[in-house]
Amino acid sequence: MNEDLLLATLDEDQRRAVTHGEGPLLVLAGAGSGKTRVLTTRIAWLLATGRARSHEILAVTFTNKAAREMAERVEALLGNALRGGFVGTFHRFALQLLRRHPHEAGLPERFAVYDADDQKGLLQQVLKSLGVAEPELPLKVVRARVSAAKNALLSPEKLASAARNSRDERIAHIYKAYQQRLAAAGAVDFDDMLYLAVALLEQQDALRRGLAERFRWLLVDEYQDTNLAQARLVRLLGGPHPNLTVVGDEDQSIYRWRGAEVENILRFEEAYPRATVVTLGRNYRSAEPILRAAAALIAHNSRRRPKQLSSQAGAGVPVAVFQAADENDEARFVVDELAGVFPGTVAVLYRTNAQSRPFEAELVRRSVPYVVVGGTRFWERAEVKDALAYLRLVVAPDDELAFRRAIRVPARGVGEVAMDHLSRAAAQWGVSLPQAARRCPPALAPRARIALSEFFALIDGVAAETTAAAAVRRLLDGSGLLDQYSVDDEEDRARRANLDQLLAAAAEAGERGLDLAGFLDEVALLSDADTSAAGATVVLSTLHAAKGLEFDTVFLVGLEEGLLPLTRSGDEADAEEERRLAYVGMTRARRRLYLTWASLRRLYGQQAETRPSRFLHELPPHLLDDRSPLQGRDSFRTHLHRPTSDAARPAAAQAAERWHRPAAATPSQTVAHPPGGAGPRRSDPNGWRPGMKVRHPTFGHGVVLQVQGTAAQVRLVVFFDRAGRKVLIPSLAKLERV
DNA sequence: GCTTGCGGTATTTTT
DNA sequence: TACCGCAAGC
Repeated sequence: MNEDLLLATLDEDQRRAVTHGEGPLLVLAGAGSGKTRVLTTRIAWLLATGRARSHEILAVTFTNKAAREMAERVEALLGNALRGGFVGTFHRFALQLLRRHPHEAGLPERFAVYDADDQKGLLQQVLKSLGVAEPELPLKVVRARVSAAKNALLSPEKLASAARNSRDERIAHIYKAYQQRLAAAGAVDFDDMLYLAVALLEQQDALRRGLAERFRWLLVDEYQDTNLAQARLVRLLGGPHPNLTVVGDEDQSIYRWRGAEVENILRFEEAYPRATVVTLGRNYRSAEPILRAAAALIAHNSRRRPKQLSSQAGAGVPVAVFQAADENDEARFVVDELAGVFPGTVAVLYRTNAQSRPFEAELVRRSVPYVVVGGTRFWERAEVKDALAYLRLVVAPDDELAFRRAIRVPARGVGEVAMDHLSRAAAQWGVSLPQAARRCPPALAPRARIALSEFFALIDGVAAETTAAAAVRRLLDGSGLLDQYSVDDEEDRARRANLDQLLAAAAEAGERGLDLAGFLDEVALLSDADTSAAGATVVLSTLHAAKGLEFDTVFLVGLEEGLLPLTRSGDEADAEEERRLAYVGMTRARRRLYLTWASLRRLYGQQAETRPSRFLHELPPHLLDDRSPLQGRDSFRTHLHRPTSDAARPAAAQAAERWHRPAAATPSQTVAHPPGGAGPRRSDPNGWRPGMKVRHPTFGHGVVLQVQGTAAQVRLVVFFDRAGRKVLIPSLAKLERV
């Protein structure tokens, strides 16, 4: 595509960002301002104008989904794929780097990757072996602290020297022991990937320079969510004056609790003094009242750059506010309203997962199909993880955790006693636990010895297979993993089906040229990135999971003090993050936005009276349409607003609080539909279309919600009456049309 | 090694 | 209220 054509449909700000030349560039991209468009067009523009060659492009995102979308859109613009460049997540980049240079990074050739569960499991063992009694140092706290340390690039030693009290010292001590255990198992956890990649580049200057010369153009998406390690990685790759484009919006930073540093984007110009800054000021998503209300809300935050977004999406209707009696009443109202709003995409967004229940109950009662985003993910299901443990042991022969898990299921008579023998033997011989098990120490009971030799015969058999799919099939046939589950029980059938899905996924990975090790790496990094069902039907989602999505109609529910904003001990920074969360929720809406709260809410079994969220009070009333039945008497405006600390709040916020009552009567409630139907309703050359009814041998009857990918790689998101949402590959799953 | 019952706990979770 | 993790008992 030529240059003019590329730029033709961009607005002025977008064009400035896209056509920036060399040197650092910060693109402040407000909600709905065409962020991804700018990023992808910029890559295409750099290539089309000959400024960059494709192998010089390094584009990083946070999710696989975002990476895939970026790659696809660049490909669409260019007419061919980006060859030799890198488009992927931070973690994928880091892992790739470590895989290419394991020894320089101090890792064994075939190191394993531990996910969050493994990390917890190993830490648990460390706590036990150090004799740490739970109450003072619960696993969760330790895990969070260790993770935070790595994200902040602190080694165990550095953490120890920064310790302020004995508790900190003990955490540093546990951290150190944990790292030793990881090393012994030949494994890295998620946080290590970034940490070790940074360490690698800091120590190997020749390698760093080589990468810097190769990847001359760096682009980073969602920069507001980067942590210290990620920012450092970017810095190492680019140096002080890089051709670096970062795109982000501090108002949408919602991962502080995971180490994200808003300061990275707020102080970008300090880190890169000659940076150019472009602000994308036009919002193409939300109708005017929605955008104005959201802007008024976020103006109450102080740690941000003041900005103005103008709506390009039309006038629309006011934001509806509804006070429900309790959470069931809230659900009833929402489902009533959304029934009248079809067609068009609808989302119900809430702060905590627990809030989905009443909505699910009501949707089921009224037979409205819906999808819950999140829930137990495919790759986190016990049966899938059991099978993966075997496969991991095939690829990484020292992986202790994988061995412990695999040997346990199905039960084969190797229990606690045998494991104690094995641990001792491993220590004595100076080998890993699985290696010790392979040698079958003579102290073991005969039953355990037989079990172990059969177990390793299976592992070796699986290892001898040449493709990932063959390996998985061999495993399923030889391990008895399938036989644990009955054919009558509904749950068990779902488990069997999930193992079939694993086989399908391995086959599909094989088609893309991945071997077993490659498949496992992908799985480790993937964790369900494919299954967002945006654009399908009614979506129930947490605010976090809704980021980056958009819907014609959004119900933001549970706007109560303590719930949104959610408070625990809550410092001011937390309060600002809660406000950003509400902001993200509101700006997901295209045409209609509803804000609801319940004056009584059952929480932890106790029904308690609530107060409306301060966020409701922060919205200009003339943009709102109060639909509450008790209007005027008990509506949120009559509730005494008790601001936490007015003096500490920015002037803009206080100004915005001086609201005046709306003069006009309530506008009519006509619902606007986007022209030509809504959403990414893709069909597929093989004839799969959303809405199609299908039957699956295990899951029964269902409806196709979404068609992803094309031709041979089609995946269908199907909602089954009994089994809920599943992602299937139709060429492998035995799907029938009905 | 598997089941049962008790008590403690209760966000958000891109990889 | 509901679930999870753990310990005791089969």
